[in-house]
Amino acid sequence: MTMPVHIHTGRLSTKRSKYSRPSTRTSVYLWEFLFGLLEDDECASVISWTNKLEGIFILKNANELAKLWGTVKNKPNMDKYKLFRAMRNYYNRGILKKVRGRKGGYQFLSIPYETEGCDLTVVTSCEPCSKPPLLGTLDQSLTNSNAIKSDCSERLTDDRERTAGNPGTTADNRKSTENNRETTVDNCEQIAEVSLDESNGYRSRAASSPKYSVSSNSSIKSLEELLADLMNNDITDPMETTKNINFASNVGNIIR
DNA sequence: CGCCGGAAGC
DNA sequence: CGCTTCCGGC
Repeated sequence: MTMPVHIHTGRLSTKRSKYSRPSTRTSVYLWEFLFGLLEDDECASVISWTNKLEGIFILKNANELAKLWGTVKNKPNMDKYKLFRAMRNYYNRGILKKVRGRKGGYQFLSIPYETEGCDLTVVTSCEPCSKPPLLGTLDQSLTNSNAIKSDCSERLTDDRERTAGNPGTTADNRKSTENNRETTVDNCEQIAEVSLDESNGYRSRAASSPKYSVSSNSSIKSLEELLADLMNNDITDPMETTKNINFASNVGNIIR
């Protein structure tokens, strides 16, 4: 099955705002990877939202996830413990937090949304027998040999879920973390698309169209739009819109 | 076992 | 720089 994974990210930039070169990235960030898989129903046995509007998700099959991550990053020794460690690195950057008491539960607090740099499309294609990862700048494609073949998606026995309302849903939970950083709000959008192609005979969607996101450079997006872009969902329910805004209140942050 | 964060390496 | 690797600790 083809597993088109849309990853919507901010544009890239280097951390130094002023003299940044057009940062050319060579691989996908972990948060993009996670986000992309979360947006893909095909990956629901591995990782899925439990509360998408608040960015809460759960790792259902960490071993498989780690294996995939290792493939994407070309780290054959990747395992779930290292993956967890990598995710923990996001805590102090305000990107992720643990949903405590919930096994495998994490929450996206913000997305590193950056202002500078150039458009970049990250194309990941997990095709069974393809070449080593090609890392380029634009239209880069990472190729893997392994894809997700897990079916051992254990149904988790929860969903009676969070009792207390989620704290910090107001606009000021974007506590500027201790380390100072460039807090610029970005207006640009960039879409990285990742296609994970699971098995033979399926064509990677990304292969057909080397589209890169023509980012709407100069348009100022509302937080809702931003989040809609990020989450690739429609905002219909007014209540959900509220939640969107809550989650989105973090989105404009540039972490670091 | 799950999860944490320091430290060093790449 | 963004992890990756290893580890002691809870």
